[in-house]
Amino acid sequence: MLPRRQTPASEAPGPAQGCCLTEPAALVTELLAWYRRCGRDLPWRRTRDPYRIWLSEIMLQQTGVQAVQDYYRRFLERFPNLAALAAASLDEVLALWAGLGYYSRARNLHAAACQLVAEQQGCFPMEVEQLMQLPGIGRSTAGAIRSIAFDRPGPILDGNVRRVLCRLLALQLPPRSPAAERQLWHWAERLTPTAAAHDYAQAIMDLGALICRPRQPDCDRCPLAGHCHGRRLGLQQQLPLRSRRPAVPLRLEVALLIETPHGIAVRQRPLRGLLGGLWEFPCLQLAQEADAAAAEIGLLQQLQQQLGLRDLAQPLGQVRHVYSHFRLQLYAYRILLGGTADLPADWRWLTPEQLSAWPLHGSHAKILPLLSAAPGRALSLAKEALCPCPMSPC
DNA sequence: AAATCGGGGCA
DNA sequence: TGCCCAGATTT
Repeated sequence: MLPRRQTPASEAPGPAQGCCLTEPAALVTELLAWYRRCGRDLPWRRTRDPYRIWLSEIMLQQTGVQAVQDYYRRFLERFPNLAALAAASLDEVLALWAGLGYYSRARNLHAAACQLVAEQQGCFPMEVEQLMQLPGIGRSTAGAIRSIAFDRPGPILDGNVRRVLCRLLALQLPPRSPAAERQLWHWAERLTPTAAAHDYAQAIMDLGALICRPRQPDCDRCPLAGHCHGRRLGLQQQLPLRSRRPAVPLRLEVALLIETPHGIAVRQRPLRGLLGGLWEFPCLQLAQEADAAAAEIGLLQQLQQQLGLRDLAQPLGQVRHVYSHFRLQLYAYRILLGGTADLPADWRWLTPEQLSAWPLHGSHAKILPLLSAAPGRALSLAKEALCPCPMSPC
């Protein structure tokens, strides 16, 4: 066993690596005092139920507090506890997640619930390492659950903490670089107190959300202003360092609304990958950037040929949608059929009314208003012509 | 280490 | 428009 070496002077943090926090205990005390005066009252703070804490943490991954609240309420209404979630079908879970984004979260949530019921008698583990064994729970979320649900110290490094620490330390490194990551986790652990872990976790995140905001940090009201090297150096507006993101490519797609007396055809996407498990109209996309006008007709013809539909398709309009790593331009068409078409058996035929409550993904949901605005059959679909059991083929 | 994975809010 | 959000997983 080698003797534990001390950090040589050459590895001591230089200016780019950030400054040290010399009084972490005092810093935490002042932060906690501020939190008890100014902390937010949020739905998931009115419980210590690990199930509810867990659900909130997963929903809040890369998703704002505002967007989460309604989903959180609806989800708990339907699945009030772990057993209810584990007993549900993935389809039902996805339906409650539709519109929230990052659908692997819903799949992992359901899988983790089943795993806990099957292997842990439905009890959440308290240790970070065991929490991280569950799908969808990484290092930061594990720390958050341990802190908030169990009031035991669990370090967190989410977007809020990352920003707060970059400024406190005056860390002049790309915040996602390995060097920065090491520093940030080091201080995240160092600052997490043994006592008051629950309050500290909420406090550091509230500080990031209310005071140490992405833009216009409110240093005048910051309880940690006296500890902040970023502010001392006048760098609080510049930190954390921003990295230029490459321009996202444009993707072209054509969707076809096939209308029969039974309704409009939709299909489910594969469970893995983009928008996994959500539903959509039959569509075809160009893999790469291309000339929009020329590609539109080509894609439509290709799609109709694949489906064996030779009737004339009418344009419904176009939709734009932005994803994290590409933009989508979507051309919507409709085809009116008198009878049924010979299409895959796992497709379903839904009325416009049913579609509005169906887990369509975002870009295709944007087509529905175009349909309402267009003249023709869809909205005047005769009720008596409808299949009494639209979920199954008639 | 880099790419993948959504959608909404904001200046 | 570009950036941000209570990040994790896959390659």
